[in-house]
Amino acid sequence: MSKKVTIYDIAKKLNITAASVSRALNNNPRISESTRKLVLETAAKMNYKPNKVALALRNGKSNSVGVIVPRVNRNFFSNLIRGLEEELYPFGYQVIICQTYDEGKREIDNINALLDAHVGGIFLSISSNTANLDHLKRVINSNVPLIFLDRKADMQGVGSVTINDHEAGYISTQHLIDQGCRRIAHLGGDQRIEIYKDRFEGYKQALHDNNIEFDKKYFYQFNRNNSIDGGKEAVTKLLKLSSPPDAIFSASDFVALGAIQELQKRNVRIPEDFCVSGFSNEPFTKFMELSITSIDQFPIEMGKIAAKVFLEQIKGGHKKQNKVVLDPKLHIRKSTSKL
Amino acid sequence: MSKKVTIYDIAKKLNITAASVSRALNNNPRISESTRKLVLETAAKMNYKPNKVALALRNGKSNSVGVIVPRVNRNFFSNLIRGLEEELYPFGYQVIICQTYDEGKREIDNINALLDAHVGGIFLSISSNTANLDHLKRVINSNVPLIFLDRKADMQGVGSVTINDHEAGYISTQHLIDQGCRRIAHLGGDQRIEIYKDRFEGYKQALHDNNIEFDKKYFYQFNRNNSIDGGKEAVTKLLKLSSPPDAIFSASDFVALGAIQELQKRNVRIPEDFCVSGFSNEPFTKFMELSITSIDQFPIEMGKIAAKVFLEQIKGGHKKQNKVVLDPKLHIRKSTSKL
DNA sequence: TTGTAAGCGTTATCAT
DNA sequence: ATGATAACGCTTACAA
Repeated sequence: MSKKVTIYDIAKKLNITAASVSRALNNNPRISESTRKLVLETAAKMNYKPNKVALALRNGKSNSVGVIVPRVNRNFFSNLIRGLEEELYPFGYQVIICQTYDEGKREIDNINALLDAHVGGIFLSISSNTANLDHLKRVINSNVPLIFLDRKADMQGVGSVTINDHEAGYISTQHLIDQGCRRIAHLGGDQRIEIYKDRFEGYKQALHDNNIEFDKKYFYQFNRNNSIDGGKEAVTKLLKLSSPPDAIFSASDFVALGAIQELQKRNVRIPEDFCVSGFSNEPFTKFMELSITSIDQFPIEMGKIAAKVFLEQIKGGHKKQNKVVLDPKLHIRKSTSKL
Repeated sequence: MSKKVTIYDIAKKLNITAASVSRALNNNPRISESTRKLVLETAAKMNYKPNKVALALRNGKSNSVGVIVPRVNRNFFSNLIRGLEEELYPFGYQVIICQTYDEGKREIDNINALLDAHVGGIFLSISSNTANLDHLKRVINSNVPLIFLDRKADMQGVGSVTINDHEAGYISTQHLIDQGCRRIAHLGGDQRIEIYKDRFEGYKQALHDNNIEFDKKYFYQFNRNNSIDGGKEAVTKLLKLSSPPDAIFSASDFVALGAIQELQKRNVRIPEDFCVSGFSNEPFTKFMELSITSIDQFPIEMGKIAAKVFLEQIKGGHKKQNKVVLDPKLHIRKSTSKL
């Protein structure tokens, strides 16, 4: 049942005070080299571990950070987290992972919980599709560094690491055009979320640059909760059009998958008669018999950079670049390889 | 910058002491109904939030629990976590997720970090393939409830929620036999981990019960880090045998996937000439063109039950059943549907 | 019923 | 260079 050993225990054994022990342990210069050595040795010998909770109370900040994502069972997010952890781990940070399941209420709850826990920083991939950002202002007001991951909101002085979603939408669409597709549909997410809006804009820009008129009948908005079914539904609707599309640029791999399944069910040949590209480079896009063209967002890299932005920020003096935008990469696979 | 409001602020405003406020807030009977009401009202009005760090320091326990899994980007584990969260959320528990990436050292680090953070409980899907369980004993000695999730070790008085892996191995193998397969190979995990040993045993038992002799040439051990490649390698080796197998029971979906890819590359027809079954019911097993037969472990259910075991345990008086074993279910899909 | 005060483990600010 | 003490926010004997 080994009682926890505190600095008092060390102090008692050495006939000094806890203050001295604390100083010795914290590289405080106001201590003699000899006692420091002595303290360090006995601390190790007694297997002393600082009580982080006490530390957090004292300092008003803990050595943990929170990361809030819609869900962890997406390759993108789990790798984001992995990048974060790898970078933060050496600094002794504990990463608390929270999931919102894309519910705004959960996001608020999670923010509150993290603030309650006095985390040292919060990484957020925003879910709130409402305009209300009060909970985020609360983070700022609490003086807790906030960093947006991938999905961001428009807020002053908040760091962010994102990819250029406009560019991603653009190159995906351009690729489809290069394959000879002309009637390209877009399956997009909630347009109140910036990334989805940007992907849509990039798509439209590419159409425009190729003198293809955007037809709003070719836009379908899915919701994240039933992605695969969303894709199926989209295809079902799109094929009913008098002039159905010959390609789909989906802002989600899962939606793209659903679309492909529905197309195959209807014996539409992919990619010969219909091309489909996805988004996020989920592992299955590569596994599939019919591998799916998709956008790589370099999630591990993103996580690592976000961690660095955070570390920079708490080091203070951070008038440095704290809005990082990465370039997306299109992995071209069978689902769009017509030529 | 809204200063945090404490019980002292409330006390001052009401001209009472912090102790009274505390009592009012905690349903302590030693307080008059009138003051309680007053305190509750002003607390709400002042937007008082208890400082959980202070609470944790005081009580030596926090309202957070930790869950340690090999990695979150596996359907099984992320759903396990989801089940945990759903059940624990209403009780105000914060779930701290840690990943070991199947490294024993990480597991120890994570345990230490969680103990440092004074979590109220730890859910562990064990990674340590060493016999050394000192870090787990430390958990017990710290009086922190420990509950094994899926992968357990043999420890006294530790709760666990698992599936019957022996049974899972058995029914998977029996199914292959029922399909007419006779030379069934098994791709298994680290045999020092109980679940993998059990699956292997179940497999052997099924063979035995069908009068098929186990041939150890048909056993291949993969390591978790390069699962898909492991499957490919296994097939490459197995097909070189003088009498190659006609089926594979894999203890991992990813390994099964690799195996299938390699088989297809070699133009082996599945399921006609070769059946493959996997384990864990990863989403892609269903998505695939050639859907993969797999074992469902009901991870959400498992997480929920684990949460309940935990809640029961901290409620005390827990001489209740704290080792729960769930029954696995085999989803039969194309990869084994010969008949 | 309410107030007083000690204590959880640590560090910062005084003194000495 | 070291010691004493207050403080972080909260709970709980013990007193009143």
